[in-house]
Amino acid sequence: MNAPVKDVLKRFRLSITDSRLQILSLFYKAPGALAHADIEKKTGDTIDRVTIYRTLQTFEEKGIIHSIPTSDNSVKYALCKETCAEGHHHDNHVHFICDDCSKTICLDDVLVPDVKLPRGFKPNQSQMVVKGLCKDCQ
Amino acid sequence: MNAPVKDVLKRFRLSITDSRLQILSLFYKAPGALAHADIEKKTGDTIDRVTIYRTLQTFEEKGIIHSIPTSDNSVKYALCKETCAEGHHHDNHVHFICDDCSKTICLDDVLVPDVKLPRGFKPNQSQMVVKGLCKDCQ
DNA sequence: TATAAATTTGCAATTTTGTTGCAAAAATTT
DNA sequence: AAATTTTTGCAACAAAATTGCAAATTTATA
Repeated sequence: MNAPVKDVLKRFRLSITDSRLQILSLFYKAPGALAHADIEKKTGDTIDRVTIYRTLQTFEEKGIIHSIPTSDNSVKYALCKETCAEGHHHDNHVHFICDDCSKTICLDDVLVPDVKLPRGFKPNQSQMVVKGLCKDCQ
Repeated sequence: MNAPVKDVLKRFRLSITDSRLQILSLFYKAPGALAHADIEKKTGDTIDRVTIYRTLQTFEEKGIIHSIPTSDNSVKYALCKETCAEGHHHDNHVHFICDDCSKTICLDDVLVPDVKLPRGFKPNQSQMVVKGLCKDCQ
């Protein structure tokens, strides 16, 4: 049942452990992005807090998940697309946060548009967060 | 010298206190956005940590300052424009974070562009953060 | 301007969030 | 199956943020 999840870990050359399988399947099951606290809640006391921190960090470094800037400045993570690779992420899509259910959703097909900056500013990477009502909360 | 600052507090119907005058003038003097830690440093031990938290919260609620989503998820604040009012903010400009000096700057003249969202998503407010090199760090 | 009422502040205690070192346990390699 | 490497959990710690409450300050009122 979590064979695909296992394969993902293999593909990224990570040891297969219970914690990693659990956490990674959470991301595959989740409708939106997950915060450390969400994972802590959902895994109960089967995984240590510290392990969760370290797993998230490992996943992010490997390019399995990416972190999302939220307006309330809590750290959230979501699965990357295939285009992400170890080291540098290509999560150049818009993130949506629902004002009602407060889910954070990756709009993979909506790219962050370019903007014209004032003289002297050299852009490198852009992030965009749109808040509003998601399709379940209209 | 901090008469204008005093006026701002009055305009927003806030009691005039030392802490608020100090913190608000910091924002007027600052080249970019300020984090709680910045304010703590600059005010030395004249203002209690707790008071800083509460002042920032009050200012944000009143629409004097707005919080900025940063990619490293530290909370930063910057002055609002006149269009901001109690309750809802109109900080619809792009924020720039310098990769080198890590200043956070409000690009007041660069508006966050609209994006076309998938069916069912209703946008309400958008935020955009661009990282790169600022004009002082080229 | 003096006093009463309301608000704000600072302190102490507590909670939440995140980090580090290290030995035990588990996974991978041989 | 044993040796090696990696990961985990625990404990201790550090940093960031919140809360209650009495004292101090500010504002309103007389």
